[in-house]
Amino acid sequence: MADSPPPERADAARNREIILAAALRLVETRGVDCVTMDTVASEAGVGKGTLFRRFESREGLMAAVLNTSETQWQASVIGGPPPLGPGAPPMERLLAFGHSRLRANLVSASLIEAAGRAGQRSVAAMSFANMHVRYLLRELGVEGDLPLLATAILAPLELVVLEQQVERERIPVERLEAAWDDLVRRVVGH
Amino acid sequence: MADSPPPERADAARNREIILAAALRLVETRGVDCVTMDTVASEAGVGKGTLFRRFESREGLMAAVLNTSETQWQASVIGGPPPLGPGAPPMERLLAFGHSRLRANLVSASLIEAAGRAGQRSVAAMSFANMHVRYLLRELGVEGDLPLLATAILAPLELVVLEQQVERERIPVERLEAAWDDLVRRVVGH
DNA sequence: GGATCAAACGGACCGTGGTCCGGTTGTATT
DNA sequence: AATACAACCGGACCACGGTCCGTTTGATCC
Repeated sequence: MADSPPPERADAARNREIILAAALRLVETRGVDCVTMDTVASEAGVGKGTLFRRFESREGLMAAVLNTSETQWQASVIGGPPPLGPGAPPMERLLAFGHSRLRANLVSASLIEAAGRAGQRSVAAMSFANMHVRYLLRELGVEGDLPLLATAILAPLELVVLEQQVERERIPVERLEAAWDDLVRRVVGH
Repeated sequence: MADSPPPERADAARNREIILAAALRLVETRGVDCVTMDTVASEAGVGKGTLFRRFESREGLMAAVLNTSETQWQASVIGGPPPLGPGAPPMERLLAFGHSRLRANLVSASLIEAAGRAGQRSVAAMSFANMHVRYLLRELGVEGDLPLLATAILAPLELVVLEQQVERERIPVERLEAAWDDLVRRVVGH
């Protein structure tokens, strides 16, 4: 491993928090796509350059905002009450997981969209889900290319796919859930 | 049905062709994300406003460019040689379809990305694929919510998913194909 | 062939994401 | 505590997507 990166300076860390808080506040009140970088900068009382140094891009900032709720969700998967959390049989957990992920994606749709590539790829947000599904599949005795099988199961829950179905084709969420359950049962093999 | 929309004026139609040709030329030579709207406008010898009136947005223009190759692909699915085209048994056709779609998505990745929402949703590009898969599934005697099952099968071929796997995780295309075949067999039930 | 009117045209203009660089502030060293 | 250096700060600046509106052009009807 290379030497660890130099620690963040105190003022820098403080500004990160300030900016993040300001961004979150603005997103909640005005809605994601009314939040410009200039707005965030002035709301946080810093220069625009600071925003971009800390968060790389608008997408990066949005990803950081998204990350807070995402972390919360992950916590409830790892340690929350069953059937989402541990304690329930694997199949029940898997189904609960899918439903929860589906709802979560729809709820923070606009934020995910604004986060773009930075949202899904980095921070291993998708990687966590994949790992969890892989674990449950193994638990269920499924054989094969587990990483890719997990990806295949997760793919229909991706926002791009969901939006097409919910917004364009007006399919109710319950039907999406039912169809996903069906998919999972077929893949697992009952 | 409402009265049909007024026909396009001659100069408008001519300009659409000119613009589309210019855009295609520029995309091929310089690469998608070096193509600005101003560039296309001056290359086509028209004003910027004309571009936006014809194609709504940059995404719309890119979608139109993409549409040409997409149409070609659809033709080879409907009427090309087997196993992609008609003549082969349904399962073979389905697998060939998946592989072909996967490759096609990767080939025009940047264009699809540039087309954004306009690319996948409109023009029923995705709708065509869904319809075709639905047809093949029915042919294979699969029962259940066919439209959603088709979507679920198609989802892992979506560009967002593929890019994560190919670029981020360095998974070779052959393995993706094999995994997709596996998925399909599980869903169909051999 | 004019007259008429809707539709298409084009380029000046604006907002926003993103960069850059001179000045400032925090941190390590003696 | 003073010095030195790196990291941080901020706002002027740029490029690009998108809009607007006065002008031109092509279809239609007499």
